[in-house]
Amino acid sequence: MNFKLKASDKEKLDKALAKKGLRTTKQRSFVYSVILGKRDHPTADEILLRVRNSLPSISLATVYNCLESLVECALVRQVNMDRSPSRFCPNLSPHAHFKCTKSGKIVDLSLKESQIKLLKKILPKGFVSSNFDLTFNGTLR
Amino acid sequence: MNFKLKASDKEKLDKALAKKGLRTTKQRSFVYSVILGKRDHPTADEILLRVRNSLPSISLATVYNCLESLVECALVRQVNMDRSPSRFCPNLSPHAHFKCTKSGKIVDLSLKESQIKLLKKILPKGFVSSNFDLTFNGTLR
DNA sequence: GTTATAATTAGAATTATTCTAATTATTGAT
DNA sequence: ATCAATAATTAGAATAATTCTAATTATAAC
Repeated sequence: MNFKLKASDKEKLDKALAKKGLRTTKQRSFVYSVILGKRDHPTADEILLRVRNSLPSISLATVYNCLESLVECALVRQVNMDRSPSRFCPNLSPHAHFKCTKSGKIVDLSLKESQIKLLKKILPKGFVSSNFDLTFNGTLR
Repeated sequence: MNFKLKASDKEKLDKALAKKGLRTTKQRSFVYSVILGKRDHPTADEILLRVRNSLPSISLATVYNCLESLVECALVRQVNMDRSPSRFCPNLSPHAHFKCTKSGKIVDLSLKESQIKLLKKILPKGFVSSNFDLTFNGTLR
């Protein structure tokens, strides 16, 4: 069925979906492959356009549904900045984001284990955090 | 004109607005006083309700306009979490946010100068950041 | 193969926010 | 104080991202 997914990615997808009792469908596979295929931070609209190259009849609602499933399965990370449309990225390792206020460009800033420890230290006793979002706004020299 | 603003807050408001060439109006004053008056993180809707106690005829559009001015003057901070409605708070000192996924409660976590320095160290050379947002999601024990 | 369940689809509905155009208020110059 | 110029407020329409609804299609389990 002409997936552009590598065998290892397909397996990862199948496993993660199955774990949540969800099915592997061609829509989910293509959405996932599109997100893996380019190291940027596309919005749902952009993902729709890219998937339509392979699957012209897919609808925006389905893209949103697929993204929800993929995020739920922790295969994809949803990135929200200010009130702009959500963006999606395949980078699952802990990282911060940098948004250039001039170009709009978004860059991943990977975090070392030691830096994550320092972030966790910000939490007072009694605060248990499962995840965090760290976004810098600024400019690139 | 029955402002609930303390003299010092009123002065601060006047100065900050004037600096940007904006006028002090009763709507802006009441919106500011409502935000100062309660240490939480109200949405524009909630602010509308609170201001209407004093100023029954104020419109939602005006609340949005006032908030925009106050944020522009750095009198109020706009807090965006995920894709939920923007919230506004008078805490101008650098701080992170903690959102309890059970209660929805939002707590300010003040940051020490040393912690801010550590955050800035996450930025590679060439990345110049004017501000950052740090939000933890989790639960309160 | 049939039935039950899940996923997709188109389009309507929702929600937060912004925009538009008209009205009202404020300022500055006379 | 009066008047013109500008700014702010207002109601309601418009927008944009996302979610919901109801019908259709696909898949899995027996």
